[in-house]
Amino acid sequence: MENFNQLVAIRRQKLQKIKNLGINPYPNRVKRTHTIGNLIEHKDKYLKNQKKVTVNGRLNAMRRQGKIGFANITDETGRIQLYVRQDEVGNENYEVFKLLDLGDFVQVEGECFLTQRGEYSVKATNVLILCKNLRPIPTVKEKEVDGEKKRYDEFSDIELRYRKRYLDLLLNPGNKRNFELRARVITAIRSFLDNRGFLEVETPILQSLYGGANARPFMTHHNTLDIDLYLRISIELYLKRLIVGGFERVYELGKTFRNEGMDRNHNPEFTLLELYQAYADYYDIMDLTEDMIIHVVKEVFNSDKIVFQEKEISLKKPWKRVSIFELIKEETGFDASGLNFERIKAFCEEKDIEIEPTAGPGKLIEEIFKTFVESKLIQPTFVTDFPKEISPLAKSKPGNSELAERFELFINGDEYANAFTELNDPIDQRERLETQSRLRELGDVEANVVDEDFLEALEYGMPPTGGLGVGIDRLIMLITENTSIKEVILFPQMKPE
RNA sequence: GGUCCAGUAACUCAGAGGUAGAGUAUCUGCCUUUUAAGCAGAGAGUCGAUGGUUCGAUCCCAUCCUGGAUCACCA
Repeated sequence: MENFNQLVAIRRQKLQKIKNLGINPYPNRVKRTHTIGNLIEHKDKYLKNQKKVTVNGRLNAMRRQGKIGFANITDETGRIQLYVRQDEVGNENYEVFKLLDLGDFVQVEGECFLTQRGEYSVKATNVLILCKNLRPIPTVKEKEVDGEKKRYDEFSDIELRYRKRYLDLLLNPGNKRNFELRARVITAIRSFLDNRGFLEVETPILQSLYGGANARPFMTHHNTLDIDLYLRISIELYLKRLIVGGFERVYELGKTFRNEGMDRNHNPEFTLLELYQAYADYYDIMDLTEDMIIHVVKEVFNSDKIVFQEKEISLKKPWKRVSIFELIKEETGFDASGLNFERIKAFCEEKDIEIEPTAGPGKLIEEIFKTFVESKLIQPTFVTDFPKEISPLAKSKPGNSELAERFELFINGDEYANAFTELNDPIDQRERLETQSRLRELGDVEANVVDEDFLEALEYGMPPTGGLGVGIDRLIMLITENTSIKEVILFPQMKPE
């Protein structure tokens, strides 16, 4: 640290020297006639017309040789070399140039030309400091070998990259791509839904009761009302209230919070898309989900497939639709469709699947599915016929009241969406939530709570409705070929240092 | 939470039971077409933390901290 402090102290001294020259190292106003990208794009024009240009950027390389110096500056659009001569900028300005450090922001006026080595550069007539950097930025150097960029001393410590994301973005500009793609995915989702007549809404994140998923919440406290509040674990119950209120197509894209374990698929706050469509069922939602993801990938990559670590995933319709029981049977030979608790339990014991005391047959079926089937589902697959027991907000299936009209979408072995034909029978819904409540009393900390206000809304009548939830971070991981959620969240949760 | 791996200079890394090294960055000097500029010199580290073993620990052992991988748990 001592050394680091010395490096900082040297920069502070330079800052003082700049001030002593009567120069403001943090000026308010900036002149910029061209972006660097523009200079590069119209290279021939600027070489020919020898017009004066003014560019801004951050210094990220410096090669001084006595009375001349070369530097590279970068703005968001590109990088260009500066050529600074003492006899061109004058002695005073050259003194300022000598006080610059890597990481400083500068404004440079000059004209474009080619150096003897053929490098397109700006020959400076004036160099102005826009912001003095006080902390040395880790050095990353690049060399082009056969058109390929070779990097030296890359800023690659994963922990540092997440904790100091600004340095990661600065030093590994390639990592900006994940976040640019993220923005484009979200834009594409919005335009898709907007075009289909969905209304984007915002519902409370602070809730006095949480629900819509099985998860443990974060708690907080409101001082004026002197009540505990929860951060939402899903958006479901409020969007359904809006369907009761007469909106027929609504969606919300927003942060949701679950107080659970963290790993490469889980961050405590994550982005969820939920949508509800009146007069639709889960078959309609399957169609919609297919169309939406196809639209997104088409918008972002102009492609109808995704390549994830050499696995090619085709998005061509129709996607496979298959019952969870069929998949289990295919993988294990075990037929669980009778929902016979004793038989299923025996199978789980045989396969060493842990059985929680509150688990019923449905829960065990889900466990069997996760253990034997999930990772095999590479191509997009709608898994249907989830047991009603583990689907307390979904309508049951005509002809088999123990199953729910619910699907989960699996791609590349991970779950991307969860959807139901929504339960709109208020009496049935009350019974389901009360069952959940009993499970909670038996020790299932993630069981749903009874939300009287939601039940009351249902009693006023919710039309038949199809609903969908999509984990957006995971969708972006899939599209950007990342295996850690931390790579697609700008500031992932970390333990305090 | 279990298991495994990692933590050494600002960055990327080497090292070894005897008190710490390289490249880059930084500083000084030389240098008016360089581009991982060059040449010469210099400074810079509580070797993640705390205990233990030892004449001596950064190295061996234990515990802890942080991160990663994986398993478990989890919508």
